[in-house]
Amino acid sequence: MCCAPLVRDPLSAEQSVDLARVFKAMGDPVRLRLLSLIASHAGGEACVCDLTDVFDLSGPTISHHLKVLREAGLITGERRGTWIYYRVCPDLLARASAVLVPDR
Amino acid sequence: MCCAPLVRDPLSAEQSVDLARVFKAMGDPVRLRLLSLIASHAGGEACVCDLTDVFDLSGPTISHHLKVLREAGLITGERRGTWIYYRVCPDLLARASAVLVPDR
DNA sequence: CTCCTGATTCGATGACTGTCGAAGCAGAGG
DNA sequence: CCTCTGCTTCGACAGTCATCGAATCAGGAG
Repeated sequence: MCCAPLVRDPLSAEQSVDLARVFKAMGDPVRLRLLSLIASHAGGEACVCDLTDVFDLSGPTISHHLKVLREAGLITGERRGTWIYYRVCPDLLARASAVLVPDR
Repeated sequence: MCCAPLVRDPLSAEQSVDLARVFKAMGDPVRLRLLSLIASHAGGEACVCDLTDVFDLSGPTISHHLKVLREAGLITGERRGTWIYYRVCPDLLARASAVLVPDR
């Protein structure tokens, strides 16, 4: 990644593969909501235990979604003592956002 | 749709379902590239025949991806005579983009 | 060391998705 | 009417994915 706005120049095959990976990670309601919960949480980070309670889903499932977000580069996790804290990577979000709209 | 930026307030369950539908549609390299080809094409619209040649994919497959984009509300198709022309819906793209970054 | 708790990994399973060829549909032109 | 061409729909199949319970790992506390 990346790249001129989508509406200006056609994406190359490689660019579209990279970009699609990010959008695909965001293409699940649970993951989008996780992303939002982490991003909007006080201090810019959230512990997994804060996230699990919000959903009617098992721990392993939440963990799986966090892994997908992590592998897409959208979040990072850091262990501090007993708990693991996640925070978002704002620049990847910003880049993904920028591709969707024309230059100003 | 929608909605305060992702990083300001946590998405509701309903919002995340709606939004995820859009990102999911963009979560495939072929579809992202189709979107880009249509958006960046002269006149803001492209005929299916313009699109098919770019990929090593069968007609039905391209048609399938266009349908997914159409059902996500990202593009609209209009038949004029023999050919069908697609164009993007810029406001949905803009809204999806806006959710990803904080207010200015 | 042993137990407890928070979180991830593993393995299985049912559902969904990308792809194709074949068939169908819609206009244009004989 | 028939035929040709552009595009979509249908049916099938292989691959991927979301989900769970069970097992595992990593620290903290006794």
